[in-house]
Amino acid sequence: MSRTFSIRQLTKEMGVTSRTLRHYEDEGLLSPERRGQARIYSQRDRARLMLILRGRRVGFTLAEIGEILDLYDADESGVAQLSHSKKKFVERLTALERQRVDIDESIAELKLGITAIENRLAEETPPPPVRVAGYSVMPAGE
Amino acid sequence: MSRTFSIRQLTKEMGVTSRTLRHYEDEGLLSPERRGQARIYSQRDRARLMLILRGRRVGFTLAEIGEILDLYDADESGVAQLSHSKKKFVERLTALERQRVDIDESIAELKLGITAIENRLAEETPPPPVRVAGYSVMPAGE
DNA sequence: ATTCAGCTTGACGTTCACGTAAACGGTAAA
DNA sequence: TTTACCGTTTACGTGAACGTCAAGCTGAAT
Repeated sequence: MSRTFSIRQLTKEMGVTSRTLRHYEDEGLLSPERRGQARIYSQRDRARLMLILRGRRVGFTLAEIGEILDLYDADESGVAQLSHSKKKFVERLTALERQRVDIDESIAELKLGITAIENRLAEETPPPPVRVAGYSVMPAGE
Repeated sequence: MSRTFSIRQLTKEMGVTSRTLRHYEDEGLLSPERRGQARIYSQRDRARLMLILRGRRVGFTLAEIGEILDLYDADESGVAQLSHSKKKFVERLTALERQRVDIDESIAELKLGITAIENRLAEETPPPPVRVAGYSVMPAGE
């Protein structure tokens, strides 16, 4: 008997608000069962949520994420649908690969910026530590 | 005498609208010169714009991009400002590195999805082409 | 002088992804 | 029973990043 999750559990584990989960449900990205009125999330729901959040972090819109999730579900589709799905996937893929380049470039540049700052900080660092009997002694803060 | 650019040139080259450029100006990310009323962009403006667009592609908000641009400009700052800047840079850096992981995972998963689709397409491909006198002949669509 | 293309400044509109407040239901402990 | 939580729906609000008019200036060509 597979585990289930309350909305609170999921929000705490994933770091989102309940509003967010309901919003994803409104958008058709999640569809938890109901016990009475309350939502009860399955492991599958949880897995989908993780995909959603990752998709969000890499900049997909909820609509795009929805498409992708649908594609994974669409096991019952004809050749036309399938190759349309493939096209969508490939689109996302190339977009992501471009983004990967952007990220790497940004990372490189930020690193340059950081070492530049470090150098300027090093310059401006006035009295060097004094060595006394083998110990490094910082000058007293005035 | 360094080159300059009209707003149209820049929009065409960068694939953005003039509205977008003006918006970036409103937000303090760009500040082109004026010849009379018209904006005239320098190479520096162009370079900044490229940074802005890349920042946008990797998911930074305009405010964050503004901070970063400011940091690059801030050559006239004390130690306090500098180490604050460094902190900001490092924050962005770790965020980007996390995002890089997300991207790689997403790419891997999309690739899986694609090959899965390809397999299903391969299965469903029914009558193989018939060879007639050296020509490949597809079966007639009913 | 007029027309036109290209630029300008407002300023209201739109989409996305939720935030937030109001009002109410279920249950379990005090 | 009252209090305390946790959950629900409904619905208006918000911030970011522009889009989309409307109305007007401006220099070059006809």
